Amino acid sequence: MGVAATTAVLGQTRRRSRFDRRLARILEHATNIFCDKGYERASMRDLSRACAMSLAGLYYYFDSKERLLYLIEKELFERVTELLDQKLPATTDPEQRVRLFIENHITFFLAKQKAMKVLAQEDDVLTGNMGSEIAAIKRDYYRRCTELLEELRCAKGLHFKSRSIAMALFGAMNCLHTWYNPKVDSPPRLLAKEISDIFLCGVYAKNGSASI
Amino acid sequence: MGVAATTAVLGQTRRRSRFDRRLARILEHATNIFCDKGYERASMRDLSRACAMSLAGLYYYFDSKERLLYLIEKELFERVTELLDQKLPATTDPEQRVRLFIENHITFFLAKQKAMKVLAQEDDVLTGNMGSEIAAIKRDYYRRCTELLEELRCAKGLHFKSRSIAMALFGAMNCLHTWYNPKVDSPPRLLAKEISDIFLCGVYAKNGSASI
Amino acid sequence: MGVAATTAVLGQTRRRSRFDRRLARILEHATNIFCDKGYERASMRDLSRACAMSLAGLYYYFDSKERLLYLIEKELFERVTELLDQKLPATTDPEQRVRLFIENHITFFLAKQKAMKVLAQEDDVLTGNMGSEIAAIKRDYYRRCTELLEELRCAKGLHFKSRSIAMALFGAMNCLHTWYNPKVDSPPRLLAKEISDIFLCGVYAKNGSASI
Amino acid sequence: MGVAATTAVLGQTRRRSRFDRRLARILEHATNIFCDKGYERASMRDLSRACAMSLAGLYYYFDSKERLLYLIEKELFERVTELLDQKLPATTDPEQRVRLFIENHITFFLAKQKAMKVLAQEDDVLTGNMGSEIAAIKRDYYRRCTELLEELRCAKGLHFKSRSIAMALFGAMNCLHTWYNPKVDSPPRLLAKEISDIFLCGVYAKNGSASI
DNA sequence: GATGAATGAGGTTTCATTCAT
DNA sequence: TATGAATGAAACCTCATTCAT
Repeated sequence: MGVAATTAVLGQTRRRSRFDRRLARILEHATNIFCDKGYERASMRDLSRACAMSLAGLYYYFDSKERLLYLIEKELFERVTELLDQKLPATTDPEQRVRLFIENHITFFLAKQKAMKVLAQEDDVLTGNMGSEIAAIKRDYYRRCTELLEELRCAKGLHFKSRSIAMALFGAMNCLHTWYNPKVDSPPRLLAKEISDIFLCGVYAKNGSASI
Repeated sequence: MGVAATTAVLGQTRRRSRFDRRLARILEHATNIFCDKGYERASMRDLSRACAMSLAGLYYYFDSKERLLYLIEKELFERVTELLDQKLPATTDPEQRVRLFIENHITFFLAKQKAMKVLAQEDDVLTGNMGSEIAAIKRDYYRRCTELLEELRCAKGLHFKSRSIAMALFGAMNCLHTWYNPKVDSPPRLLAKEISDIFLCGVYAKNGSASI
Repeated sequence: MGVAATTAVLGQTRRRSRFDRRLARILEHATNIFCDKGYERASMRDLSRACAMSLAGLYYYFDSKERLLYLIEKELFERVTELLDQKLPATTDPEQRVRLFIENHITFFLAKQKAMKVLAQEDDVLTGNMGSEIAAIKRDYYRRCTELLEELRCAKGLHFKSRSIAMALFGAMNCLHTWYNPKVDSPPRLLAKEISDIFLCGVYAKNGSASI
Repeated sequence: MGVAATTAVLGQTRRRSRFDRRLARILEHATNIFCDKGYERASMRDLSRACAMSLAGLYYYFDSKERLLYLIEKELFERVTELLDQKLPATTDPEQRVRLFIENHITFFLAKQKAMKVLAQEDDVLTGNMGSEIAAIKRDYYRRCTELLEELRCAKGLHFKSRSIAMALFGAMNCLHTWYNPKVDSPPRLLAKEISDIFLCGVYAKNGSASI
């Protein structure tokens, strides 16, 4: 953490929240810059300009460039998971639950298209503890999708490899950022439905014959 | 281009081919390194070590790191297109042609998983002429897929947005490199069939209702 | 000097002494840190952490890192000189006076082994006025030792160069901090006697022949 | 090691020795600068100026500033040990061997007064492998002195703690750099004799009574 | 064809210090 | 008295690239 963490004794909400608000603003700028130029090509000076702050001033809020990426990625997964946890209990129908996962993922990441790109493109850059922590979070998130598919498969007695379907599905969803254009493409919720339809119909239709 | 361009012009076949063989070897090493560390994090010294060659020596074969990436990407698309052009005339059935495209893409890139990753991850780094040239090549390649889908749609009177399907399909295919493991997953040709099935069945099954 | 100098002038004893007590505590922490990490490698943040105080807060008590070192060194010499002045009048025997000097030096600095190390290792860092003031103080202190040796030489009609002996003696004494270990080595007073014996016996024994 | 180490395949004496000569020159400049300003205060830019070379150019010859210090310290000990090994076999008389050690140490380090100061002042800065390697070398060198004193003690049946004498002796010798002035003080060989006399006479004279 | 040696530009990070509050 | 927040300067180091040989 940045310098401030060391002196952050008090629970003075005002102060603490000012720090958090500032940090959040920095993370937003960082997300934009990492998205536009890529993590490595983005320099801390770029960020300092975007934040209208001195280079040294930035480091009051975090330790290192690497941790910026870590914070961005971690928060993203925390938020999308949180939303998922709110929505998922609403239904017990396996198909609806899969559709819910897809919709949650697509609407969340399309709302944060830039962050999505950062996440997709800067996959291996985090190393050490931060790297393995993010990797674990990602794995968990993917596993949840696989499990929902597995539920569906069991419930309907279908034949397919949940892992493969999940991977193809994530491939399709996570690459949206490379081509999605709100002006010509369907709005997020509809797009989510369309993709769900393709995958679910595909899965149902070929049932009994080959298995993926 | 490097110094050698002069000799290349002379048409001295012997020289030219030795040059080409050496360059090809360098491009292979570069592909591995770019894949493992990412384009920006990979240094020319890493490459010189891998090639057991001096830094200055490398520059005889190309004139900038950026061009290395350009050459890698360009050759990849040239090869995959070449193969496609050989196979596609074999059939006129629209569905078979789509399946052929998918199989060609997946088997080619799974055989060159590292190159695939480079292509997927270093999307925006090329700038200027090289950047736009590669972008044009990519666009053409994508358009071919879209056109094949369009052929199918017309032939069968289906309702779907070819562009969206193509994009989802490319997403699914291009992310294979992040999870594909030859030891646990289906071999390339079978995997291609499975993915084709999902998408085509999906498209057929939902026809008439919603369209993607 | 820090802001507090203004209040100090007012002669407000209460304030002044609280200020002094706080400053003394800071100097102790600074001594430890300078000893452990070296003056340059020790950061003001290290000190702020040790003092459980904010960085800005520290600067109320002094106006620069350099002055911290100055204050440490100055106080050290003031104290050791003060003690010497108390003890020295007790005897007029030249040999006893030399022994007294040695004992005073060794017991004082072994009691403050960390300060001793700071003094020995950060010799040239002070510049400007503070630098020359400390240099003068050191020179005076060294001169006193030389003068005591000179007294001895004259009184006993010996032949040796007091300056050289003094320097060798200080070398031996000031490097104690690098190896002295209270658990295995003689206690300070005995160690002082042993070193005195070596130097004095050495000086007596070789008298008449060569001179140092 | 510097960049060059990686490509240094060949035993081409001409090339290799040019590299070595350049590196040696850099180490000399570094020694002067580290001596004058201290290791931490000396910047690589200072060194680049002294060497009339670009900053990046310097790094062709070594890895890091830390390794510069390591190389300086290591070479110093290697040289002084080498010289000692040449001289020591010349005599078997224990006293002469101790005198030889002292003379070798003093003449060597007084000839390289600046290096001596670097060695004395930058004691703890090396960390990790380099740090422990140098520490081991130093310990060995000190142990040799202690062993020579021990030989003397046994041969003459004297009573003193070799370790303490060695430490006081090194203290006296290693601080020479702080005051030795070739214009007013005895030349190195004579100074060595004088210091030897003091310590040996001191040791002989007080034998039977107290022991150090 | 190939290399040893060199460089300018730029990277991230740390530092002592300040100032409004 | 004390602090949170900020800063300019400078640190070490790496990079892609070049050029005489």
